[in-house]
Amino acid sequence: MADSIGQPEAESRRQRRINRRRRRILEAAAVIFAENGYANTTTKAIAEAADMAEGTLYNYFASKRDILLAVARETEAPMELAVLEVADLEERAAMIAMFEMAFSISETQLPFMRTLVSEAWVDDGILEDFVIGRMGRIQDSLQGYIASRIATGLFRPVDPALCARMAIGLFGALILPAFRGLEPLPSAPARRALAEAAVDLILNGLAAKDDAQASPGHIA
Amino acid sequence: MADSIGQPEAESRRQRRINRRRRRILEAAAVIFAENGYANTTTKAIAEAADMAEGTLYNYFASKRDILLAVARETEAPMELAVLEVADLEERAAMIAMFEMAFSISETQLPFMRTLVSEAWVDDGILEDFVIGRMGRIQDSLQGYIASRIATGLFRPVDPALCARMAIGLFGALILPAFRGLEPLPSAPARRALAEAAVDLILNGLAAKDDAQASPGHIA
Amino acid sequence: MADSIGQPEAESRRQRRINRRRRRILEAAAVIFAENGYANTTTKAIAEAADMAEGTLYNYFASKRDILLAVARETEAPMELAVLEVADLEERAAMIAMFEMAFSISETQLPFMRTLVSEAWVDDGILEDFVIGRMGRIQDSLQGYIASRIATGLFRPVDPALCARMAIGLFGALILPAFRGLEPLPSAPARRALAEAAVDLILNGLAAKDDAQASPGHIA
Amino acid sequence: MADSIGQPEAESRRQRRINRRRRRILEAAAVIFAENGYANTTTKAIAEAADMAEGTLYNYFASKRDILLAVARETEAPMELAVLEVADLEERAAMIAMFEMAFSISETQLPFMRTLVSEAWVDDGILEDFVIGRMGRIQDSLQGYIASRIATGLFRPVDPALCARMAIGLFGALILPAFRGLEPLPSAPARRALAEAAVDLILNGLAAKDDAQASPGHIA
DNA sequence: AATGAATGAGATTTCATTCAT
DNA sequence: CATGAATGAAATCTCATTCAT
Repeated sequence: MADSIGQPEAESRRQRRINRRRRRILEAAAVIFAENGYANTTTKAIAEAADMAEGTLYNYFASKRDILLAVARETEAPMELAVLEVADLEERAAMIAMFEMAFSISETQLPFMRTLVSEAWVDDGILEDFVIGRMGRIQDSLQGYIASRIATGLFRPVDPALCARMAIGLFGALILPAFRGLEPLPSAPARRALAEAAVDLILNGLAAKDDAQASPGHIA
Repeated sequence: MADSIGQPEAESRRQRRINRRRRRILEAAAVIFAENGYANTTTKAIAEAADMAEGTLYNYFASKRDILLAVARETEAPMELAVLEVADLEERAAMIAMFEMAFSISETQLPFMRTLVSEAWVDDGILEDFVIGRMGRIQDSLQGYIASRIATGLFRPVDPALCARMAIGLFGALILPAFRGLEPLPSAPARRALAEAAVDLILNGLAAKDDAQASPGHIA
Repeated sequence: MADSIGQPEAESRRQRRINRRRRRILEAAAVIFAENGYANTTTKAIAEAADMAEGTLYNYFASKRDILLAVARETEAPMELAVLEVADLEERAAMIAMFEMAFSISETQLPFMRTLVSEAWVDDGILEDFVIGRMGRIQDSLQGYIASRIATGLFRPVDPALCARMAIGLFGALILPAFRGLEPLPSAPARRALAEAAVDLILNGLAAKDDAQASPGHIA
Repeated sequence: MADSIGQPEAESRRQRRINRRRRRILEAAAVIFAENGYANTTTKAIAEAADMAEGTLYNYFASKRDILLAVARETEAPMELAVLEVADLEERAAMIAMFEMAFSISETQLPFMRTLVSEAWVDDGILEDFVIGRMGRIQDSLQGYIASRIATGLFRPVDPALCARMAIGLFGALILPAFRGLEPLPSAPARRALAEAAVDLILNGLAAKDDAQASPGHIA
């Protein structure tokens, strides 16, 4: 009672303590959620991993689901960053840089992302609140980028929306196994090489130039 | 048992009844598993969906997990078909046909596939027993296909393994939203168009021919 | 309908069939009850051991408990025999013969007896209906025998009731391990030897004659 | 855990609380197990008898069977005591004292012992882990005692193993009815009288000295 | 009569959440 | 605030009994 009043820096020290504790819980929870899935994770396991008592969790979060939502929210900032980046794509080099960044984000956020993917697959609330919007914006960015290149004749007249989606899938195939924990995340140089290979395939395709096969129209 | 032979059609009628009932359970379960995930599905819900008492489930399956495994096994035959198809890819047309078939399979097997994807993300046993082997074979097929084209000069000298994986991701991006239940599965004509767009992008890339950007080496 | 009327020997043939079937069930049930206990035995297991369908049991017995009661009743006749025998004890030889007979009964009735002991320990109804009365009569017999010998000076002036009980316990120790399935039942000659050793101990005690220790009074 | 030391008495207070609660469960369970048998006892009944919620049981024991094992283990210490006592038998008086002690132990441990007997009859694991070893040691003790007396001519040349077993049975007949709940346990003076009667019978037998009947050889 | 699948009541066990200390 | 035992609702699974064939 007495000591929590009127000392602003004490207040903020307290706040910092609270924040530190919340993070400890979130990071512990993300790892276990990622590994076993939300439904198979007990609050006991989270508390143990965060090295505190079960009851203490409830001083920081209202419920187990609330922890999941907070874990999901943690992926917001970095993914927004990625979206912004994508918005500025100007050159091949920038495109590569963007892919590289996506890898970097994944690295620091691995358990959070993995949890998000896992739960979004099963939980409509999570999907809508944390995935659809962002993916939509990323896709829009890419789509705008492709459309503008088509307009200037740099790209062939493909369906920009469809190709944006496929580009995302193509890239996704490179990190998903690492997300799932089947492979380690690639090292920094490997990441760059992967980014370049992906961009190369998207831009140039498999076919040898002089052998380009007839490509008819395409649709939305 | 042994001495009741002599009414072969009676025996098989009984067997048919049993099989019908097993299927009813599997189909009911696949739908709910797909929607809510295995862990969030209760045996009560399965029994209700299959319109029988909870205990009856256990006359056909040893445990809830056994139902999941049976659901996963249901995807075996159609996926093996797809693998065989892939092995025979000879032409651009065949590649398109393969993509189309993948769509068709998905259609009839939707809840089964969706369940499989969902659980493989969280359950190592499921992943290993029902996904890794098959995906590996599909990737190997594609990889061999790409490698042989490179050898004959039809394809550029890319990394075949990497490109096979990316091609799968590119295709995956087209059905995953339908798997997740976000979109309806595309109609037959739309499927063909999607398949063609995908093959076009993989073969020719985005870049206009005369503007092909420099492509450096690639990695494993 | 038509064939079950008016043919007495057909009627009894039917009755014999029924009895044969009841016995098959009882014998199967006694074995499993003896091994696992009544509560751990499922009707499915009984049906399998009796080589018939589960539902068929209920054409012969009203319930699982009814089967147990019938198993218990099966031990009635042989135990009554034993009681009668005991009533006639006249000589040392007769006492030995009685012990031998108890062994013989146990042999043919092993699973029935074992079930009875097992359930009487836990089920008051069984204890009262099938054990107390008989044991009481056996003890009374023995007690009367002892009392009469005391009267004629052949036995020392011990407490007849107490000694009867102890004599039963002494004998019980010899068969209980076989009942429990720890040892095989002794062969015919071994049985006779056991019976003689038991009677010898009861009659003469352990002490060497000239060293008989002081024996004070005894109580009811 | 490790760093919370410093309040030793607080730690042990907590520990004492836990132990008290475990005991409350064990005592409640032993009574019901003894009365109805393990298989007929529900966790609900145990929880009610221990006056706590069903789930609380599982904070102290891993499973219902674990409770049974703990109940069985409770009989270990007092029975070991009895075994030690037996090892020291020197005189007739000591033998009587031993019998008396066996009664005393039975009194404090009644439901535990009764449970043990009940389950050992049906459950091989319990029989082996908690009964066979101890009974074996008790029998060995007695047997050694008898053999040594035979060697010094105090006892007649009987079969020591067989007589040890019979002596146990003779004694068992005196407490079994109380174990089963048919009789109250005898009062202290009655116990002594019973012990003396038992020892008297074992040592001297029924027969009047001058009438000792012919006793032939005996076997293993 | 014989069959064996269907039933549903009930048993054991788990776990998110609460609350006294 | 931290703790962790208590709670009880709910989940999975078993099994005696019934009943349509």
